[in-house]
Amino acid sequence: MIDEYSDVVQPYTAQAQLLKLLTHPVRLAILNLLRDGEHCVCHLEAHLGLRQAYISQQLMVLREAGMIQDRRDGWNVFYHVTQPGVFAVLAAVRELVPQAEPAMDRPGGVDCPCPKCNSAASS
Amino acid sequence: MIDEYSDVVQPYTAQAQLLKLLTHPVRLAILNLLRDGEHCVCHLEAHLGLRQAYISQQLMVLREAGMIQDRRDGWNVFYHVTQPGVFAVLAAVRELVPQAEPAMDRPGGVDCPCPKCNSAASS
DNA sequence: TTATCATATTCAAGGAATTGAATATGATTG
DNA sequence: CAATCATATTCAATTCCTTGAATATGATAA
Repeated sequence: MIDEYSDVVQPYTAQAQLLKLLTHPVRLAILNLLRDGEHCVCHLEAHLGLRQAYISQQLMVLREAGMIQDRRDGWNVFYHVTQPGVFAVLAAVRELVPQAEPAMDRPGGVDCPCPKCNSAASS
Repeated sequence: MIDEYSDVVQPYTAQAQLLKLLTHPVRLAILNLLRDGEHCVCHLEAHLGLRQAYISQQLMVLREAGMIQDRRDGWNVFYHVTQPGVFAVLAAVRELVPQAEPAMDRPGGVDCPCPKCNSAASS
């Protein structure tokens, strides 16, 4: 991206930066998992079916951009979205893109080891 | 981007593709100029202060993705947005990103040669 | 049919994003 | 403090995006 646009274009660079966070299927899936509140990394790992290190890489992108925050609790690190306005963007995108509803769980069921999933009844 | 994700992530690839159209300041500026209806390329050129060929490149990206359509009228080619749902996305992004209001015109005023600007009174 | 107008395309170089592999960190338990 | 747990980071290779430069196209008017 160019460093200096005209005054008409310049104000959109910040929007473009923000949107770049969302142009990745895994980051979209993560943010949508965080719609119902915070989740630990192992929860995301179990539900997305991806390597832990890879998920951490994507979490790092979102974290360094200030879109999510982490909170440590014992062994686990829980992430939550700090800019809830992003959910409005995601909702508008869902309206726009015809798609099969994303599966909330992996086929065959998810065996999530996280404390949240193993204390009360939850996803 | 990977070709095969898990069933949980896969449905988001289409959304991510759509969003990639929006991760460019010039394309965002173009789409916002098209919020009030169709405009010819020379109009965009005058208002964005960018080379014509460069604007055409960005129009090509949006056109090939089916986000805009062109209509020829004599010398001019007019573009309009074919998926108005994108404006809801743009609105949600505006809510989310603190920014100075984009200038509607370039400083010093715009000298737009397009027929639309030179027939009646308009921007 | 040639000149001119508005717009489109192609190409190539540089830069940025993606992702696998390997490994590091830092809290917790024994 | 050593082992183990969940999570984070670094690095490098590949792929994808951006953008300037040059040029092509296709409609119109003389």
